[in-house]
Amino acid sequence: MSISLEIFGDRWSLLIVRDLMVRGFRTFYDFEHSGEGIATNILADRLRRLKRAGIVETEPDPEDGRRVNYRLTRKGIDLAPVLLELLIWGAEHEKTGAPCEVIAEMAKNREAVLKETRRRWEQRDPTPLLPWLSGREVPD
Amino acid sequence: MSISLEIFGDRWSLLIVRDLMVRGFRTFYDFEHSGEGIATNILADRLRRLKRAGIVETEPDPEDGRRVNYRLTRKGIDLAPVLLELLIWGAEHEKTGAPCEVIAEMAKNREAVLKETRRRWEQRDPTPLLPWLSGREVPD
DNA sequence: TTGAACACTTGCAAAACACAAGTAGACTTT
DNA sequence: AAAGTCTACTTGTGTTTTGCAAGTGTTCAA
Repeated sequence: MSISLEIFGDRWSLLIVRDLMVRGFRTFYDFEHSGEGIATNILADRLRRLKRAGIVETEPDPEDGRRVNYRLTRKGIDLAPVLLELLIWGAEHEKTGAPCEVIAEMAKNREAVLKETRRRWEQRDPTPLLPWLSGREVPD
Repeated sequence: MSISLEIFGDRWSLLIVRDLMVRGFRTFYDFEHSGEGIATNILADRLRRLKRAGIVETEPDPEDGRRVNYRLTRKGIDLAPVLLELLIWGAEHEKTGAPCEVIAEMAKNREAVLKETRRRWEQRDPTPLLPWLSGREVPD
């Protein structure tokens, strides 16, 4: 577990994983303009580290040679349960900006949420997860 | 979730929570001499932050006035599912030093493990969790 | 009452981070 | 085909955070 924290022990890495997982982010541009405010040098560094850790992989966009597509690996998508529990915890104990009933719903259907998350990953379905649940904004 | 990461977005905070939760740590001294190598100024700072975040609370030791006992709050113990999932993920995807079969056992009995963890917290039972499962060392 | 245990704090160097700007290659427009 | 734009970065530069060593103050134990 301390090994895990050597990878995630910073403010951005897990957030990047979450954005790839549930918000449908794919490119450097997506992250840079998401409003989360990560500096581009840090972003580049974190993506590099996540790649080296085998959590993220890259492929050039077949339709636009300027773009690089980032994607979670199997190891990366396997973090879904961790993220989900953290989301549930945050909704319960912090003011999250996310509608609590939606999260409560997720907490009741953990397996269904995880299954859908994996399905999206397998099928490269980039649509954000939360609208599927609620038609609402992603939690902050 | 990004709010959660403002608390846990560093190398030590979650580790401290874990040590309180499953290793039976209670004092500053425990952390300082655990071999994890956290600097004392950082340790003091993290404990302070976790306290301010309502995850940890302190009480003077009734038997030894030098000691301060740190203890998880309800909010803190509610992080157990997050820690458990992270532990399972690490065992599956990283070389953890923890015996994998034990973790696999935990993965199969998540609810039982969480229940026992909560029980220990409620009853202030400081014995480490893993020996209960396996008679072995805590994962690194 | 001397020494050790415990929970810190302080000072300083090194590393990580944030911000602004710049670069390079790939598309798009004229 | 030249000029501008988009995307993915890198490169300074200053600030903040961290790590290390040492020190402080209180409490206990002999």
